[in-house]
Amino acid sequence: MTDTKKLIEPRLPRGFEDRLPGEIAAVDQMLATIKRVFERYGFDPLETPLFEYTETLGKFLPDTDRPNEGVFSLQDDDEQWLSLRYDLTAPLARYFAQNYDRLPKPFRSYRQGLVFRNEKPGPGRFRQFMQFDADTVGAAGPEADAEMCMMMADTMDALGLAGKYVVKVNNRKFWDGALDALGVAHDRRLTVLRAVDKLDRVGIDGVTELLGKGRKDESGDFTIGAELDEAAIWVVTELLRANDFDVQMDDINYFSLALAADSRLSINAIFREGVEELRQISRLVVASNYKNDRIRIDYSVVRGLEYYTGPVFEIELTFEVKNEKGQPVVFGSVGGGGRYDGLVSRFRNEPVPATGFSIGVSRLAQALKLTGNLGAETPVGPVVVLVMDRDQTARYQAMVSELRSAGIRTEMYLGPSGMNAQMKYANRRNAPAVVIEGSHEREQDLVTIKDMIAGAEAAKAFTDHAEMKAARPAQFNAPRSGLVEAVKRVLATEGVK
RNA sequence: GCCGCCUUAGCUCAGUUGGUUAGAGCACUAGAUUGUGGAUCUAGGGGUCCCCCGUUCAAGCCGGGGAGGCGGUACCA
Repeated sequence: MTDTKKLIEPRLPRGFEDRLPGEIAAVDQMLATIKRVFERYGFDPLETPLFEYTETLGKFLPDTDRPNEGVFSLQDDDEQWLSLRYDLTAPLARYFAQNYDRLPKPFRSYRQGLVFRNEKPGPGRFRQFMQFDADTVGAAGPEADAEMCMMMADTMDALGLAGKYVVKVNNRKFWDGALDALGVAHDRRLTVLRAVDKLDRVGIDGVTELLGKGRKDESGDFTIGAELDEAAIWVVTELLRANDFDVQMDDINYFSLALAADSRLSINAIFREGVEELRQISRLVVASNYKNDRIRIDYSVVRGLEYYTGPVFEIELTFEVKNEKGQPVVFGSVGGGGRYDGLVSRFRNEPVPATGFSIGVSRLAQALKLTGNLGAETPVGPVVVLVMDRDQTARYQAMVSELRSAGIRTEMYLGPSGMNAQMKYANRRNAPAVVIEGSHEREQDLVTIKDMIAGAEAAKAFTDHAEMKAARPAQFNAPRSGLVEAVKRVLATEGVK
């Protein structure tokens, strides 16, 4: 064996991450909380596969100006194209259409799972991540939309985020109607909506630039503007300035707002419809005692561009988080949704109204970890039975079996290492206790149990390593027959379940 | 897509004017210690100096090209 083997570098594709025990435990807990809230609202679980036919995922994606990007696709052996799902809504639309005849309508379902996007990852953005969605299909009224908003708010409260988030609500008809009334050409409207969406990032002045000639940011990248005329820019920015967060939502007089901005808006049917829907959602939400510190109207919310047809929602965290370097980070949206009346109509000839929202589980978990709302510490490991004498492994294995039968996570040390290494192993495993039976104990039919948590605590009192070793803190002898009971006692003292 | 920064051991980094077999600290594996976690000492494992081409007697170092990583921006279902 003189030739050197070509080694493969162990690495992950960018935008993908391993999930460690601490993360898994924390996210599982989050998921259970979200499920509880959704089920309380009457939603049922549904699971669809990771792959769908590419045509099923549909024309809402990829973006019209960048086709075939953003999705992981492969060809089946019958040459049909399959894609990994990039959200949980398109698969639901497929499922609903496929099982239309036997589903109750309206159909309420929630889904949780991984979705994939083939695009450049960034901080807090991955190519594989988890979403948690709820949707009501087949209900057209604003009641369904209002319910979504309230459920989002309740979910955030249940996750321990009361007072740290806000659900923002807008309506696509609001801007569609306003731009219609102002005579903005259809090919400019996307640009206008994108500009409006950037309000919290670039401010009202930045939006003004984007509505006009365009804007150059600090990185030197130039964003082409919408080239609106002065009057139209004034109306759009005036509407954005009219975001009034201090009054109860149903107190806002939308029509006087429209008249003040531009009288053309108040006679536009779509604009009026959008405003009326917002007002109805407001009334429903306020009647259920959700105040505007939890749910509020915000005209800068736009969401996806080719997807939503009515109300749109967004959950935003309102506190500042710090990254690993201690710098403040804007976390922004951790979820959102809206009404998408057109999605199911790809599969059926009749219109099917639908509304729903999606929580970015991975993103939300990351935000919670940074604020300490979510435990990031390594979970407690198993009890470790040390192998003091290699020819006695049958005895050690018997102890392990006894402890396991009593429901205690236990393992026997595997390998030829000395006791020192075994203790290091137990330490790294976060073991709450170790069981020691050497010849001394065996002669007297005893075992030694060491409480690793108390032991670590006690060791801090020593400055001298040799002294600490001699003291052997936090350990005691128990009769071999009382092994299980003794270990249970240690676990109970340390609060280990 | 566009802009910027970066790339030498698992991690953080040294590496002289271009000069033999590329180093340190930490981390890792073990021993010293019938049999005790963090200390100390000792030993050991670990490298395509991101890749390719060029200049040169000689390249980790100089020149050109490329790849990858990070950050911003654009897009975001």
